[in-house]
Order: sequence, then structure tokens, then C-alpha cells
Amino acid sequence: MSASESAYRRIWAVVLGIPRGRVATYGQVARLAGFPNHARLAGYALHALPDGSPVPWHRVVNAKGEVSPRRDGSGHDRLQRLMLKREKVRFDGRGRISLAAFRWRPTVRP
DNA sequence: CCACTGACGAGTG
DNA sequence: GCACTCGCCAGTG
Repeated sequence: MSASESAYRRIWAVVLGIPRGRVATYGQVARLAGFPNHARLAGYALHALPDGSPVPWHRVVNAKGEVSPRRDGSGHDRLQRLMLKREKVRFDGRGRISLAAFRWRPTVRP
């Protein structure tokens, strides 16, 4: 059990809170998990996610509103777009999501 | 220990 | 808006 594993769990817990039809950015997720300026950590945590977990990893995109291309040929980026479209998330002609319209804004409650 | 890479992002020109 | 640099952390060789 490495120290980073608990960091992963905190990242996953945040992602678990993203509702259907909304997206969050890697930087946003990291910040909400208590790791400001550690966007890459969020990406790494999602990459390490076990198969079949309830964490909606597909609702996390990069700061440009794009689905980050996978370099490992897994094709998960294509699957991600598919799942988002199924949730009625709209992509423009360049394959980008309007963050102004679909970004998740967590409600701050006392 | 060092170099390099990767589901990233802010800053600069 | 695009290309580039730098900062960040973890894993690999």
C-alpha cells in the first residue's frame, strides 16, 4: 500500500460525485480532492482504476474540453465519447465540449 | 541516481 | 488560437 494509493482514492471519491450529463476537468478533480496544481495525478489515478469500478471516469476531460487521446491504443477515448454522448453531452465539430455549458459545478453546502 | 514518459495545465509569444 | 516551455507526480529502465 503506497502513499499515492490514498491519493488515488480521494481522486476517485471526487469523480464519483460527478452527475450524469456533466463533466469535470482533471485539474478541477485534483483541486477538489485537495491537490491543487496536480492535474496529472488525477490522470494517473484514473488510469490506475480497476476494471468494473463504479467510478464514472468518462466524465473527466482536459481543460480544453476535449477527451484526452489515449496513447496506449486501448481505444478508451472512443468509448469515452460514446458514453458521454449517451448522456446527452454535446460535442462541437472539432470534438470539443462546451465547458461553459456542461462543466460540473459542485454545490457548496454548509 | 538520472532520463524519459504520460488520461494535465498555466503562462508566454 | 497555436506552439512551446515549465512545473507537477508516479512508474519504468
